[in-house]
Amino acid sequence: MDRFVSTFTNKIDAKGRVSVPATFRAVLARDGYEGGIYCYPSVGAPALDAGGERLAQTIDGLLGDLPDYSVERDELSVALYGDVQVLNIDQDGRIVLPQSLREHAGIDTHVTFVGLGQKFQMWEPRRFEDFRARARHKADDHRKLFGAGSRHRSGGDQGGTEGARE
Amino acid sequence: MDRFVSTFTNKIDAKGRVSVPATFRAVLARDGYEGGIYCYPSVGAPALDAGGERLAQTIDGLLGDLPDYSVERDELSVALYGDVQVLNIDQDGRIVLPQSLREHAGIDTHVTFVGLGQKFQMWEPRRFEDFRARARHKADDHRKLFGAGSRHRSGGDQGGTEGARE
DNA sequence: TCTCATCCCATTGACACCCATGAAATCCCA
DNA sequence: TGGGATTTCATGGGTGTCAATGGGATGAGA
Repeated sequence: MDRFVSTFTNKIDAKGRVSVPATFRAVLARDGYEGGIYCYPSVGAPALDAGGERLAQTIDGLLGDLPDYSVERDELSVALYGDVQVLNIDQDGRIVLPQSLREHAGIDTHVTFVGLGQKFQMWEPRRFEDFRARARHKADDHRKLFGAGSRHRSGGDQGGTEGARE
Repeated sequence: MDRFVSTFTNKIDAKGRVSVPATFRAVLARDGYEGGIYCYPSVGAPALDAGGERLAQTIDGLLGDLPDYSVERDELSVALYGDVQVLNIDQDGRIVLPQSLREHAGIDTHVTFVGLGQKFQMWEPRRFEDFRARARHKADDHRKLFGAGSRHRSGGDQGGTEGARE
C-alpha cells in the first residue's frame, strides 16, 4: 500500500501524545521519512497537513518553477516552509502536536486522521464531521460533471475504467 | 474471468466476518490487491462499493486533474479517500466490515454480494431484493419504449445465483 | 530544580492466523 | 450414466499477535 486512505480517530493522552494509525505509519515507512513527518497548518481549513518525504518533494516542486534567488521564490518559500514542523514518531508510533498546531486545528482530546492519498490531515473530530458532510456534497456535484460516459483521460493506463464511482 | 458478475448471499459470523464469494476473490487476485480491497459507501444507495487496485487507480485518476495544494483538491480527496476503508482478506477469504460501513448499508446478519463488472457491491439482502425488483420494473419500461420485436433475451432473471446457500 | 521529551514496560481489546466441520459441486471410473 | 470419491467453499471457534493507550523512569535543557 502506498497511499494514505481512510479515517481513524485516536486519543491524546495526558502527555499530549497521540498514536499515528498503524496503516499510516506503514505508508510513511515506505515513503521514507528520516527523523520525522512534515506537518503544517492546512490552507483554507482548520486542520493540519502531514506527510513524509514525498510531501516535502511536492513542496519543492512548487518552488522549482520559480527562478532561484527571486523575491517571489523567497516569499513562497517562507509561506510554504515557514509553518512546517517536523514531528518525531516515538517507538510506539506516537507523535506530540505542538501547541501552535493544535490551536490552528482546535484539537483538544482527540484527533481524527484522514487519508488523502499522498498526504494525510489531522482534525478535531467534530469539525471534521462537518467538513466531511460538505465535502460529500461537493463530490457529488463533481461526479455529475463527469457524468455518464464522459470518459476523462488520465495520465496512466487503466484502460477504460469508467469515470467515477457509481 | 476478469469481472465481477452474479450475486451471492453470505452470512456474518459471531466475529463479524463474512466470506467474499470465491469467484470474486479470483477476480480480485487477478486485479491485484496488495493489503486488501477498497471499500466505501455507495453514493445514492444504501450499499457498499468495493474493488481492488483498479478501483483505487480510478480514484487517483479523478484527483489527478486537480492542482496540488488547492482547497478543492483537499475537499474532493476527503470525499473520495476519506470514506474509503481498506479491508483485509484473511486466509479463508473473509473480511470484516467496520461498524460505520455496516450502518450505511443497514447490514446486520447477512450480506449480498452483487457483481457490477469493474467493482462489486454489498447489500443488506432485503434491501437488495427491493432494489432489484424496482430495477427490473425500470428495465421493463425501457424495453417497452424500444418497442416490439427487439426481444433479445427472456425477461427473466439473468441467471444469477440468487440467495446462494442460505 | 522544574519541565518537557524520550524510552521502556504493562494492559487490554481487536484482529489475523490456524484448524476443524459439513455441505455442495466436481471429478472419475466402472 | 450413475454413484462413490475428492475437492472446493462457507462457516465456526481457539489462540497468538499487534495496535492503542496508560503510566513510570530517565535524561536534557531552561
